[in-house]
Amino acid sequence: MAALDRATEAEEFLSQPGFYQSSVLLPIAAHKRALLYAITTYPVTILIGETGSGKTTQLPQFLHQGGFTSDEKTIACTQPRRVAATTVALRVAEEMGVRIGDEVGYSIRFEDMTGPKTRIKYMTDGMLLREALVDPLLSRYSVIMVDEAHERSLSTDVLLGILKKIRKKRPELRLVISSATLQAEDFMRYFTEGEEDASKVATIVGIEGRAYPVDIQYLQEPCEDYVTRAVETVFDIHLKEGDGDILLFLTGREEIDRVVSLIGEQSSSLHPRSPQILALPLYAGLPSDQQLAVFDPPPENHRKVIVSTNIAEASVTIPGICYVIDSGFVKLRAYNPYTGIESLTAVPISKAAATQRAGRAGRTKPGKCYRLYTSTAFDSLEQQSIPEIQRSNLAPTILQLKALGIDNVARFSFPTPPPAELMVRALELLYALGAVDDYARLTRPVGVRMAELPLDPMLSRTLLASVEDGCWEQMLSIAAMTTVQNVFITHSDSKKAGEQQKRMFSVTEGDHLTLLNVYTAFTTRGKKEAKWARDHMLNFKALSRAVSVRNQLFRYLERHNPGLAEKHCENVTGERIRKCLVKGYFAHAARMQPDGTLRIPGREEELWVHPSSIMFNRKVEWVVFHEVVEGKKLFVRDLSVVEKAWLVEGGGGYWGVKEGR
DNA sequence: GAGCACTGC
Repeated sequence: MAALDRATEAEEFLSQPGFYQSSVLLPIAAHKRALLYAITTYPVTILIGETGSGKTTQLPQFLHQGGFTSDEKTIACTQPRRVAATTVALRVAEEMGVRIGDEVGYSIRFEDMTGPKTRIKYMTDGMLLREALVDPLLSRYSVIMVDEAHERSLSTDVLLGILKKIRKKRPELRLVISSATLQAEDFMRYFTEGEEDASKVATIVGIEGRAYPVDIQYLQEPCEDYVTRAVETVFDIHLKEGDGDILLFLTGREEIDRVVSLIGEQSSSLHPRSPQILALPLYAGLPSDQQLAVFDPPPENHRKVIVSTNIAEASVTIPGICYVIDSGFVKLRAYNPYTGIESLTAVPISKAAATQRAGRAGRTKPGKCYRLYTSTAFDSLEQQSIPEIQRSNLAPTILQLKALGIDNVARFSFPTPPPAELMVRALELLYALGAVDDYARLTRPVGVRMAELPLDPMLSRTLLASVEDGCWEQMLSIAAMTTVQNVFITHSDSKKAGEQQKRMFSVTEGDHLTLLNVYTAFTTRGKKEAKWARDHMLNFKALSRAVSVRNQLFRYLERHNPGLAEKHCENVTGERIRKCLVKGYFAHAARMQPDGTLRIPGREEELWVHPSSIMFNRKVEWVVFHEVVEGKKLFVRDLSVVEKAWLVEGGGGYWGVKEGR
């Protein structure tokens, strides 16, 4: 997604009128003294920096000039997304006239562009959390700016909690929390709760942005079907409004593809000499060449309509948008702690998201936003959507907190505490995996090493077991392949060819061994080449990512197993690998019923083998699976055949308890 | 014979 990478915050500044004359003209410049004063005086500064204020690029430079980097100290600025961390760093290095990796650097997974001279460091918030494992007080940083904190991503929330704790032990540390207006007071309360004199701890500073006004239009009456209404609105704008491209927000691929073709069909009725419409889809699962198409200028006499998921809400900025059409819906992940089942459902957006979407129309000139719902419906929307930490599987988070030295996770100060059921469920699983003991303390070495691995705990456990079981070479490949998505290309036009190619690699014992075959074939016969991948209907980018992930995982294993590289696994059978899988995935064991559906012991839910699985339409007895996804039915993905005896042996107490219920 | 919002280590 190289071209998408370009279109981030750094690019937004490039498009600001007057930016190139001098960054002195950015709104933040007028607040330089006030900001430095606030940050010097208060341990915590909540910064309300509107879009286009220049906070992300300028504030770290002010702090650098203001003496916060003397004594070899560094300023950190964290971002929820990798692309933002890299592009902003490149932009700032250019502004300061230094090479990236010298005074200004960035650090994201697989890419560390920092050096001994680095004083301003942009990084993902997940990366800073990793650093805290090694340096619990983050002592090399004088200032930590948490950007986009209002997005409330899982890792941002955990980071805020950790920083709140660190601050008590490091009074000289300065925190800057960058927030949207609505959440500023919440962050203020969060950082000052329990303080004797709150007025001395934190302050709020606001900086105006540089955005043009956006005129908001609502429906008079609610509409039955926002898809058809969206298409009508596109044509209304096209025929009645002035120049400018349209951005339409829908929930997912299916809707988007439908709308793109509807617009295509209906645009044939436009007068051949009048301006035409070019509709383009945009979602993360799209091949990158098609994603890039949204940045191309439209052909002569055409208006561009980009039909997008919420990827265009914050991750991707497309220049030239003057009209936004907002369906009012988004797909969000939900997690049921009782069943352990994840689902993806379309839900109404929050007011904050609606505002963010509308703002996409006012980047280059005054714009218009058409909301496909009534103003009454808008009033009834939640202020913000539920933070991720309240709707996720918390096993990885709790393991991480324990590794950071937070023994009592129930008393940890989260910005928003997760529901107790989520915590209980996560602790149960971690206990069964042997990561925590009877007192919920992290075990050594298993728990500690599991926390080091950047994997789901079940997979971490499996990988650690594979070293003892003599199949780590194979399990590394399997682990890497299950973490990257979309390995098999299944476009509608080439579906059959894809299925056929997949069958070439298939193994009757299940999807894990099939994935191993694909990985091995790609790295040996395929020589890691794009052409080979294409010929076999495999996603080259996904496979290349699997190679990087595998390399990284190998280094983690090697750290505690010196000379591992020489200890090749010999005579590895599929059975040895599947037995090893059971050691991490026993909680995801299921038995096939005579009708072909699956049941987890002790549970009622009827599970179905996903049709993408090698195991689809096959009769077996016991399986372990990687995950459950909810569609029209509950589907399990990535399965392997196992034997009951292995479950009893490898699953320890957990499985026995489940069966006994 | 079904379908994948978006991130991240």
